Amino acid sequence: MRYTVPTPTSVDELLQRANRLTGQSFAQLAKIANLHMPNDLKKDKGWVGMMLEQHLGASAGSKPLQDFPDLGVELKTLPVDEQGQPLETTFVCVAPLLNTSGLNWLNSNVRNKLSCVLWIPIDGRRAVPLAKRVVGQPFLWRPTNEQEQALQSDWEEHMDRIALGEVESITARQGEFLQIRPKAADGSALTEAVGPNGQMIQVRPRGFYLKKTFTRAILEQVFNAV
DNA sequence: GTCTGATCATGT
DNA sequence: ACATGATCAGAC
Repeated sequence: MRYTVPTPTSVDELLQRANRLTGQSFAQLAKIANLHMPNDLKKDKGWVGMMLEQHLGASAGSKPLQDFPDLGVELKTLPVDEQGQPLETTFVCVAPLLNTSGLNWLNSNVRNKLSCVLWIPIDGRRAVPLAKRVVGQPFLWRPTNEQEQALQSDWEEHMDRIALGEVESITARQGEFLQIRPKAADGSALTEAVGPNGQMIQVRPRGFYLKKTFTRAILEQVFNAV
């Protein structure tokens, strides 16, 4: 029997539900959801995210949509260390490599996903057994004008390179806050892209990720506010 | 293959 | 020590 909760019908309801998860251990939450409790995340990298989706009633699926489309809210876990600092970059979405001419920041998938995020900090310390790690304090976030401008600037820089057939020259060092890195099942996954001379080439699929400096600033903005 | 959910683990 | 590039699992 799968554990399901109804999709929240308001942001308030979602936040109330999320707040109830604060301080609960992964073992407790896995038991409630009838989920197998892995020993670590080596072969279950998305386990915490999937589990929290179930507890919050996120519309499951592999569609490139927000987790709560009716509320316009995206759910993201954020693994942090003992000092509350992000331990990992944050995957946003796949980077489009083909037919990019009609794309702009305003209609981009990155902007859509990041326009309103329910961040859930989670204990990411590898030294702590997964079952004993706990959920942190969730919070709803919308980018400030400054943050959005910075993201737009990075996004446009990346998309210019992709459109110019330079996807293979993009490294994770580019972009101040938004980077592009491989995103694939393994080294054999290939997809089409535009090459240096305008020809079709096969490349590793790429994804947009938020650098830790960006998510660190969000955490500071929220938890160290006056 | 596409997308979702991400973290791993090696190079520097 | 830490970020980059690589990889893991599952739905479709």
